[in-house]
Amino acid sequence: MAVPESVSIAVSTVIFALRSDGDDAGASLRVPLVRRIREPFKGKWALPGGPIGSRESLVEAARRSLLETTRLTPTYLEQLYAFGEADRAPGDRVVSIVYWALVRPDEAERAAEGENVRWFTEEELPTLAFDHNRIVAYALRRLRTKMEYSRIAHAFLGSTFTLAELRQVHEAVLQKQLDPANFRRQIEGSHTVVPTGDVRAGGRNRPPRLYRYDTAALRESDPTTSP
Amino acid sequence: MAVPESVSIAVSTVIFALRSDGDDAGASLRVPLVRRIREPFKGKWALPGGPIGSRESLVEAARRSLLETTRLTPTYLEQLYAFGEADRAPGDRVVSIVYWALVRPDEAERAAEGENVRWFTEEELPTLAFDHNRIVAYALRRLRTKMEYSRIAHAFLGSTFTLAELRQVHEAVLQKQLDPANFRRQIEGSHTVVPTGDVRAGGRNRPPRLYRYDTAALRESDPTTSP
DNA sequence: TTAGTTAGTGTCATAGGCACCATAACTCGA
DNA sequence: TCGAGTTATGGTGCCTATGACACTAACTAA
Repeated sequence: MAVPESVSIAVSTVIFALRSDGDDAGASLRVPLVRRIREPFKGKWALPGGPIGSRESLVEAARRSLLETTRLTPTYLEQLYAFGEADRAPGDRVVSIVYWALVRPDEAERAAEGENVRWFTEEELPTLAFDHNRIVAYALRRLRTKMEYSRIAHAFLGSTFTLAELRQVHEAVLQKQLDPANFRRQIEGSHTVVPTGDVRAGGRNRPPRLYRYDTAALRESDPTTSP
Repeated sequence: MAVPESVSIAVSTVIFALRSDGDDAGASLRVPLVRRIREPFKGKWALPGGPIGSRESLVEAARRSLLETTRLTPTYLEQLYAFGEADRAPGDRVVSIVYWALVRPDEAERAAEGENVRWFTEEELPTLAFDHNRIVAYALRRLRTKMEYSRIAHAFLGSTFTLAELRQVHEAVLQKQLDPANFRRQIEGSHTVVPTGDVRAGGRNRPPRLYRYDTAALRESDPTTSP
């Protein structure tokens, strides 16, 4: 068998955040991309990432490269898939371990729009470098699937939130309206959330109760978090 | 930033097959392991696998290394997870892309038990090389989870099968009894299976109908098989 | 004080899952 | 040839989750 030529390993991350649109109540799902500053695909938009260091684990590499390229420190980070087609990068052979992440809106501010960072909605996405369009599409599928059976929506929010805010997260991600009453029952029935006792005052309507996630109910599918 | 030392990439696979126990109706889930012939962990049991070639994709590497080490060609093969802790292999740095696979019992015969290959049940598993115990445990979780919401059980069977056989696969994997009547309704309702019109004669009871999987209903979560 | 708006509760109809009972179709031994 | 035994397959009813929707509560603003 031929001696394997050097195969390099990189880590990339598909980051999701909700940013309120200019208009009224809607918030939309956005993905930050960075502009490539070298060949191949110089000038194209691409997922943030980079090579892994020799002393760090894959997750650590993902966190570090995110911090370096976008200043973001996600509240949720999970492995998505390893992409390793032989011809996915022109020139050398790269295997990409791709993660996906959720960040809160206030956190997202740290990755300011600029010449080299931009937040795209699903519809706005241009043609990206490498096979990154396919990767983003897959991450979106995973996000939507997981949102339906798992309770990860809180990762888009602060430590306390109203059920209406939580519902709006679901609506923005799943792109459909949800019945407030039924949504409330579902969430309360899942016992993943507990009322803080406080309400959010200052609005112009009946003040909604605030909730906090029950940290004991957090479960990860990441094998590193369970035997 | 430090120049990354060489990080090598390997592919491993957790293979599952059902082998009928010596006694009556029971079949049990088994995983084939190979004995390591070099350091580190020389003499220990480990998952089959090997390094990736420079011209092959990750799946291709998984298939090739399986063929070389166990002679098996699985009917189902899907990526499980990429493991890349810095200290998971003593000495050099290895990132393992792990796959999981299902094989039919007749196929499984090709990986004959011997000095260097052995089929273990979940309970029999010894302490394996590297972090392979953790990997097998995770693959088992994934198999069981996926068996409940997806229709992959047929990958353990031949091209035609009775619903009782299919149910026994589920029972062996999930380790619980299932009601035959309800199981039948579930499967028939899923429209993933069609009767061939034949029955399996020769038994000592009422002859069961034979079914075949509706190939059009096959769906993969592997992103390479869908946009 | 009232209109307007959002928060939160109650009710009902429907669908799907599951436990369990009933019937069908076969083999085999007496 | 006639049950007895066994598996295949079908039927029934309960329970729970879900979704549609009406209703009450609590606030602001004018």
